[in-house]
Amino acid sequence: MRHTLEETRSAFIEKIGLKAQADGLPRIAGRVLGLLIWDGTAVSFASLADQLMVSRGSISSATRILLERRLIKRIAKAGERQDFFQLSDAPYVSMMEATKISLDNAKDEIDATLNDIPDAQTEIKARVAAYADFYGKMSKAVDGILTDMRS
Amino acid sequence: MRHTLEETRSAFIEKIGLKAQADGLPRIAGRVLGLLIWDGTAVSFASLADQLMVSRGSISSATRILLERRLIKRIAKAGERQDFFQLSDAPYVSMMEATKISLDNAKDEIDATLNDIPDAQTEIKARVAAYADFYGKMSKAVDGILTDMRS
DNA sequence: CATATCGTTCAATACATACTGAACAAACCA
DNA sequence: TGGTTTGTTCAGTATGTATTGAACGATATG
Repeated sequence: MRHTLEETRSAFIEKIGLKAQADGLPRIAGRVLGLLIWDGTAVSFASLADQLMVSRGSISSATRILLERRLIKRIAKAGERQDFFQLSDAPYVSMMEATKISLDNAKDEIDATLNDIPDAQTEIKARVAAYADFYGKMSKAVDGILTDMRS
Repeated sequence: MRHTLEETRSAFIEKIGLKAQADGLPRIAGRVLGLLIWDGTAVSFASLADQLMVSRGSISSATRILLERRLIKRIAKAGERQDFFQLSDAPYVSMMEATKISLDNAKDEIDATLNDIPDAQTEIKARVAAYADFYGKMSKAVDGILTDMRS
């Protein structure tokens, strides 16, 4: 084997961090997600800050974002004062749902513009409508996947 | 009508600017794209800088990015020294292609990690594979739309 | 009760990068 | 040929936001 498992784990965590950044999320949020995908188990708040070598404030912020998106869940352990976090049960469904909401919002905004264009402006309207349709098609496709995953 | 056509146009251009920003593109690139979607005609380099009230350097950079993504085309006009730019013929196909390429890249990176995980690590491997599958499904869906659009 | 530990908040900082504008080369013009 | 106009480049600046770390309230512990 070229790399140790530990090296592969670190590389994976960093990859997800970069991907999160590309998606407009804080990099640390992506690294937390990557760590929890890899480990699968419940990891303590302090352990996250320790392993990722970032401040507790960053962990607080990152976990809040991931919780909002339903990508992770907060867990209480008996006899433990710390919070624990674990990958949620259906993280990829949640990702798709977030993607769909984002696409729908984009379409809604363009549709709003469309409503402001007088019918006489047929060509402008056609071009803007084609743009809205782009998001509509994407949203529909994502919705199809979601339906499949749930069945 | 609540807004003049000109106001609707400006609002649309700004919307696309913000959307570009959310997609990791420079805001000005989005505004150029929005303007060209709206107008449909060939617009000169100087006119873009003038209308959007930005530097020529920014127009140079924005148009380069949009040209690379095949969202717009550069046009030469007889007797005109300036460059002109116009919305490309199939801009939304190009958008989908860019989306697909991005999804495929993400999947490839995760697959690379997957190959580094020993088979004995069944659970880790399953979680990472599920993540790769997320991108695989999305890519396949986008590809389906592309096939439809081309037929 | 006093002390310790926990997660959150927020002002200050670090950081990445979009944008500007001057310098430049190339192409055109007089 | 000298002077304009054109688009590009790139060093410097501006801008947005991620991250830190100290202060804080809440809660457990002894």
